[in-house]
Amino acid sequence: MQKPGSRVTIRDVAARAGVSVATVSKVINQRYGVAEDTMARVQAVISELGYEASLVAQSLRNHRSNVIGILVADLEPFSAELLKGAGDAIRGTGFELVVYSAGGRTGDMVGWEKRYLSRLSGTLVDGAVLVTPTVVDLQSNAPVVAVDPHTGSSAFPTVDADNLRGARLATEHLLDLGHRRIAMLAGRADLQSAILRQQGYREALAAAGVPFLESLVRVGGYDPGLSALAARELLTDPRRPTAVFAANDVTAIATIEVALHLGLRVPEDLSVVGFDNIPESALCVPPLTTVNQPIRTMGERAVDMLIRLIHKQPVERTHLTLATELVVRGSTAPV
Amino acid sequence: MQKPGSRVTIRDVAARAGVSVATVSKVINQRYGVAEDTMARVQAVISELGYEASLVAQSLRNHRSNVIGILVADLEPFSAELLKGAGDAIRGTGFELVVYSAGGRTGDMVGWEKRYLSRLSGTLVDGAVLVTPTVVDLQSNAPVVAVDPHTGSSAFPTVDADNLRGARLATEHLLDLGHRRIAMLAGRADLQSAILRQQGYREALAAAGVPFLESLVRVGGYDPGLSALAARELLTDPRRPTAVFAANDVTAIATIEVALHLGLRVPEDLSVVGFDNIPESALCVPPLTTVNQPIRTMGERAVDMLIRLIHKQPVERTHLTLATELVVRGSTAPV
DNA sequence: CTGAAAGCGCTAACAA
DNA sequence: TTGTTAGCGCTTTCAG
Repeated sequence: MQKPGSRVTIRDVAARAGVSVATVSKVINQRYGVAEDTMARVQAVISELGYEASLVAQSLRNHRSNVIGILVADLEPFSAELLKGAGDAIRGTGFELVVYSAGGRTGDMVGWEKRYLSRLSGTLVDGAVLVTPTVVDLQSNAPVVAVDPHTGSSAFPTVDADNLRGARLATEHLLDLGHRRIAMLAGRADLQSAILRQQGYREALAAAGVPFLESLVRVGGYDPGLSALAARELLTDPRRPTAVFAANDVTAIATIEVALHLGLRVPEDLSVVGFDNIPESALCVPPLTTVNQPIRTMGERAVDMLIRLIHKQPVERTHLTLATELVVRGSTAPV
Repeated sequence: MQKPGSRVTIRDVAARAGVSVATVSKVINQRYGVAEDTMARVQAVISELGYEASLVAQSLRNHRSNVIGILVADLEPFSAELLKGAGDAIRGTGFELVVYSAGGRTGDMVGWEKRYLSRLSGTLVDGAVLVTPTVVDLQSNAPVVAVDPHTGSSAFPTVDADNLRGARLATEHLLDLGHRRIAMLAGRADLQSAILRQQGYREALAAAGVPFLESLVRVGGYDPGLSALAARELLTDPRRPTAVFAANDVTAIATIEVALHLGLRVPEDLSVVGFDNIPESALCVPPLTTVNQPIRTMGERAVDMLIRLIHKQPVERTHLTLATELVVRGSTAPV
């Protein structure tokens, strides 16, 4: 047996099988040039000892790990949903998946993507998906795909959703229902997606000839807490809006909560539209009318694209924008 | 410059700074015995080239990576919440966090924990947290902590919540409100937590002298889809229950949805209690009465414990069961 | 068909 | 103060 407390290495297997480490390696990697019975003997020892090759040693040696990294700032509904899509895409590809989370410390820790990418790419991961990265100028040796990046024109390939159109659809839906005082609970100013969602809102208002009122826009920063405060301001105003378009579902749900606390009925007294279509939006009561962003598909596409890049296969479009669509549920009604 | 396309290595830095790789290593690791100006020069080159040490090479060499692995079967609200707690616990410890997801393929891929653990422990990660593992007999060289394991008596340290007491509290709450026909939407039979939650339900009924009726128990398997079907069965029965205790929040929310679709008001016509207290349960309308399981804290404690084990510090209790408590919200009312 | 040797990027003795 | 050397676990020529 090997020294207790240390892992089983290829040498332990070699010693026990009475062969060289090179032979064991050949068996593991199914190389030709190994006798039938040697093969069988080594296989037996491998399962006896429960040996698995060290991912680290393999990738150091091979410069290829068959592992894809997903780098996220935090684990919230959006990124969790995206990860499910990434998991879907990875199946059957021979790649494995690791997630690195900056642990929500995006504030104090700007450039976490850069650091992680440097430490991992080329060795542990063959490529990485960056989710809502804050930095854009990182030059990486390994392929990188960004999902929902912070600026519009990213150097590397990106996957996002049609935020502009989605926001327009949401606002038009409210207009169609007869609403004219439509408030917007905006997202984070540093995010491309938030800017486009607000632009779509304005465009839809303009197209309908409804004046844009600065006083009906509040910043919720994609954050439920902030948004609850902002929503309270909006809804306690004597000239309160009859509808709210929230920049994402989490803040839309927070808005509904506030409305109910204030004694307003949703959708009778207030219509609310969200954005994202996270699972929580459907479970919510009333179910949230929202803009579907195919989050899971975005995760899938990002991983698909990354794998093509890793294999140096051509990628049809390097900036992929997926369609958004309105999902009408129970949180909106005619004015 | 180094060969384009390959990562910046310690040798590139050494060459450019005109020193040996050993000196660069000393600078990186803040070892003594490096002249002021040499240090400065090397530092300058490091930032110029944007060099970061390869995690893989470091951990292969050191047998210490300062990385903790969290192995999850899938990414759903429970594991996502747990990850947040793990992220909380990791901050300031000098450890980094990687998550390996089996991608929800727990069915076809029994023993994923074993494989991942073997490939990673001893090299890439210094220890791992296994979330709801399906295998119990894995012998690992590196420290392992299991969260909410599938069987009761796990060989390695565990963190879970007091499922028995939580279920009793939930059921007693319904009994106190005067309910007598209390249904149970049970979880997965292979999970220790599910078994205990059902046991708590039965104990509470027995203590109150309310007969246990097999017909009021349905298996929801912790799954919203299955649970919706089961809930429909229960609620369309002429002798339908006046209250439902669901084995977790996701299925409780599904139950509320079904009830509303059937024209039942919650809580006026039907009281519903969940389990877990995931964020969605508070956002839900009406807000869900549930049993708080300190998921985030469980993640924290598991990581804390793991770090102590890695440091070979004594661990006070190796089987930690955290307290559960009833959180009364709006989904329950007197019969 | 099998093994010895080199080397992936890095660190820790030990020499110089 | 610095560089040389060995080796972590593995794969891959290249001899035997």
